[in-house]
Amino acid sequence: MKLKPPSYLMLGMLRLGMRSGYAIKKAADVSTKHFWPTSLAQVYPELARLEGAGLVTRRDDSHGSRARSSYELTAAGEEALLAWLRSTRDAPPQVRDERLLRLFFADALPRDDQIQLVRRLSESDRLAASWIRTEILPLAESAEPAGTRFPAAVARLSADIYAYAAEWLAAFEAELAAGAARRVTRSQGRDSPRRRDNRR
Amino acid sequence: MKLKPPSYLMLGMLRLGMRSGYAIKKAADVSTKHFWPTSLAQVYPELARLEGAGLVTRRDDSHGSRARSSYELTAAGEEALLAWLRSTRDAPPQVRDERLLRLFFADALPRDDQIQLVRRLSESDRLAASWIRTEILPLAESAEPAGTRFPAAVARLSADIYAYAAEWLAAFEAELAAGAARRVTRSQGRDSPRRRDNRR
DNA sequence: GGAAGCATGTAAAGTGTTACATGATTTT
DNA sequence: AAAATCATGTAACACTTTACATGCTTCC
Repeated sequence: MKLKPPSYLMLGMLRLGMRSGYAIKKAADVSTKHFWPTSLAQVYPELARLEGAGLVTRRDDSHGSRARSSYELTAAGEEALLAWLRSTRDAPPQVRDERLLRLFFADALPRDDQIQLVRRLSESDRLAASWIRTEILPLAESAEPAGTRFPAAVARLSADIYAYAAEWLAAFEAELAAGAARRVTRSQGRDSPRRRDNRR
Repeated sequence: MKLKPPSYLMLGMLRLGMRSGYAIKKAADVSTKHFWPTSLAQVYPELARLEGAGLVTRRDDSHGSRARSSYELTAAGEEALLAWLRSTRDAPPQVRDERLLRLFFADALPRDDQIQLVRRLSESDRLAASWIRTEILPLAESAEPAGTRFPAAVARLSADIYAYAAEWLAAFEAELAAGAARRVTRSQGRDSPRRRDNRR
């Protein structure tokens, strides 16, 4: 059986103390969502697969007529997780960002719209940064088990990257605005030869 | 007909002067790949769809027995592109990064392996940054048509973000190493209460 | 009593990639 | 002459998401 990143997400979450598929999904939504989104329709079949492979064990934990399965890592499961954590080959990160695509083609827009677009991107990144800092970091920092530091580190890294991008874009916006202003004040002057517009 | 981001990728690339499906794919591989990967199996059907919707026109441009279709934006196509560029609602960026997932669960590793993992991530980000700077930025800067600045700006932003992440991770690595060193020098000291085993 | 959350699962639809198939042209 | 690149397209496969279906428990 071939284990893929979603499999390791399950194993890792179980190791962090999540016991039901539902709990895994809930935890993933407030922790790994930004770099590895997951849906419930993936969680349940994957847990079943892992049970079949002997990497997790299932125990019935129903309360009355309310069904619940409680999962636990087996020794083989923990080993598989550790082996993956130590492995050096990983698929290159996949990003699909419609906003960057828009920015890429922004030359088609008039200057004013370009500036607004860049401002929107900057603001959305700033928002993402503060959202991670206020909504996700605190949860990661107070997470069980105590002594777990990497979930918080990843949250901090993500937030800092978003904040950095927001600043970068704000500077770029200022540059665009300055160029537009210069353009207005100088518009009657001579055109400097082969001046590159895209100087940072 | 509903237009999705891949549709706008086609429209935008056509506007930048690409004429064949093959050319679009080639251009995308050295420019938009990092934030919007595309495969040929998407390009051809999508161009056909756009032609059906009247947003592009196809002209036969075969050389001898070698088939080639040449596409061009229609007025409606250009309008659709501009409308999308101005639109303010976009899907949140999707990231799937196995390396971050690994980092997230790194508490399960002994300290030395944690440090190595973080170092690998830092190096891979530094590599990504320099790859974009040397392989992609120059192409974007010299790209037709002259006056096009945003492709280069996006490349710079991406490279700078990777470089920032690389530095962040290098600092984190140093912190982990310092913690490990402190631990060694202090290892005979008192044991703090409730210390978890996975601190290592 | 109603709303929100807990909990599990399946089916269908959508989206995207890899591999296949084909053949011409250009470069080495 | 062989290899690489140009060029187009399809079919099969893989992966995910959305929507559906169901019903309990806890909080307001």
